[in-house]
Amino acid sequence: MSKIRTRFAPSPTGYMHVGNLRTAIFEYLVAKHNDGDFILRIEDTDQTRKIEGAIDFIYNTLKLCNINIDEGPNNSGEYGPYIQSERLPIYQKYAEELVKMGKAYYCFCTEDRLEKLRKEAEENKVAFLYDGHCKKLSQEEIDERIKNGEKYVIRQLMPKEGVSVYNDLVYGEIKVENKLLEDQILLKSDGYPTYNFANVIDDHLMGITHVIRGNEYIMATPKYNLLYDAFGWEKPTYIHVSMVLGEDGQKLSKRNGDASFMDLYNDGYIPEAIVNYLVMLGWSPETNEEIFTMDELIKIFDPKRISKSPSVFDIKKLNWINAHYIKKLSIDELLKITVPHLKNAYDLKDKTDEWIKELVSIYQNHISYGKEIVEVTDLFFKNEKELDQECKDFMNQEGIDNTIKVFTSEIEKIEDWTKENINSAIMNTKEKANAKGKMLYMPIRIKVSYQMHGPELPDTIHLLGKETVLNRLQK
RNA sequence: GGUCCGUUGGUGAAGUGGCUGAACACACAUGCCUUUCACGCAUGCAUUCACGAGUUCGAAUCUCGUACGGAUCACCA
Repeated sequence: MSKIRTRFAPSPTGYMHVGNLRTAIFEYLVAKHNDGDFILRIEDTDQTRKIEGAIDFIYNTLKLCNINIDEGPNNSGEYGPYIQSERLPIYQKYAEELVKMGKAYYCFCTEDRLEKLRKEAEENKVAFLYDGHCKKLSQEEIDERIKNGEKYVIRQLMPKEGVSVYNDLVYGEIKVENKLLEDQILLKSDGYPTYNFANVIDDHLMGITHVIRGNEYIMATPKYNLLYDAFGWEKPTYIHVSMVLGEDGQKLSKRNGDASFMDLYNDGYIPEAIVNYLVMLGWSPETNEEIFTMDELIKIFDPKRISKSPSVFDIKKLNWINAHYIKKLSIDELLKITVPHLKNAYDLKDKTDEWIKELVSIYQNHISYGKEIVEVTDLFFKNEKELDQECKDFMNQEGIDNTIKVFTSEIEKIEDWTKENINSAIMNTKEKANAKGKMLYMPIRIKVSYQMHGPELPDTIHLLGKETVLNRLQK
């Protein structure tokens, strides 16, 4: 059996939303599970959409995600080039060959004529299909018109009868009537191939065994199979995957939120966590576990368990998984995803590196993504904050004032500002104010941090500094 | 409009005819801290698998129909 090969074939838009990334992950996993190769191919046949630097962007993104590209534009293998715009002669050659075999034909129809047909179709409420107008042109006429410099495209000749059937690994048997298949354009008038054509040629030439892609291609696949058949090539295994939807149940787009990997990454989400979450979206393992490393995923991934129905991207679940990964971060890694956000939000000039380090580390178990450090630490940077109702109610209880008073004097007594001494101050307050448990800690916590929840009290107080703490206690 | 695909709780989902009087996780709700700490623990949350009919001793699981949602019908990919 030949080696399993899968490919990720994005167009170079300089943007990768999570749906695309998930497809890439699935492709990678299928390849690596079978000890195969993962190929990156750039589909840039639409010259109007090219973006500078997009290839490096894709490499960077995949690298961050721990996805190794075995062959691609920046690390060529024996199947190159890996950029479609550099493969033009190949497509032309195969297109011509198809014409010679009688499976494709030249078409000189103008945009105007096509436009007119399209309008007619719309008026009659029927699907537009090219009418095969140029199908019966004589060789002489074709030569003549080409010689005259007329623009032309090459169209695939579709059978008008019968049914095409193929088997998809996740959707099962898909049947499409041949008469619904359009004589689609293979080669555009600018000499570039269409996606529909380049895709098939490249997948075959690059030895791709498993084609994994969004299910918007389910209906077009019979056309591709016809092409494989025409050339006598072996068809790949098809794995169509459903869409990833936004919270509103609509297709993910730049518009609806943080749909892009880079947005997430820049907000302090960890690539491993993103990958982990994305794999669990529309796929599930046989067990109940849900935290996996890439290596574990490679071991257990089975594309047959990909779900057919679309799934909603749920940032809350991502938060939970990401928090899990954050807890395991080293302090340096943690600083990397949090400090930039702190610097951005607050003035850190008079804070030492040591202080920042301590701040970030006591919040390690309290944040679910890097940027969240900002909102959660605002008590260290703002000296006023409105208490919520729960806090206010709590502070109205009897005996609270006395506890605060006692604690204040205990704090004043501290000469050496250490966590141990702060803790002793709390303990002394416990005895002297005869307050314990919640009645002991909560008043202090609320007074000092304006909220009922947070990291260990001595840690918080230590970081705040004696002066600030006293200020807040006496307010 | 034609065709194709989908439909299990707010979300991700398990489930392929009886062991499901529907797992697990997120979210949510409630309760639990006498060194606090909601990073924890406990409990609750679908009388039921879009709906209707059929097959069967028995259906979320098979069949048909309806509804809803999505995809597709470009010299875009």
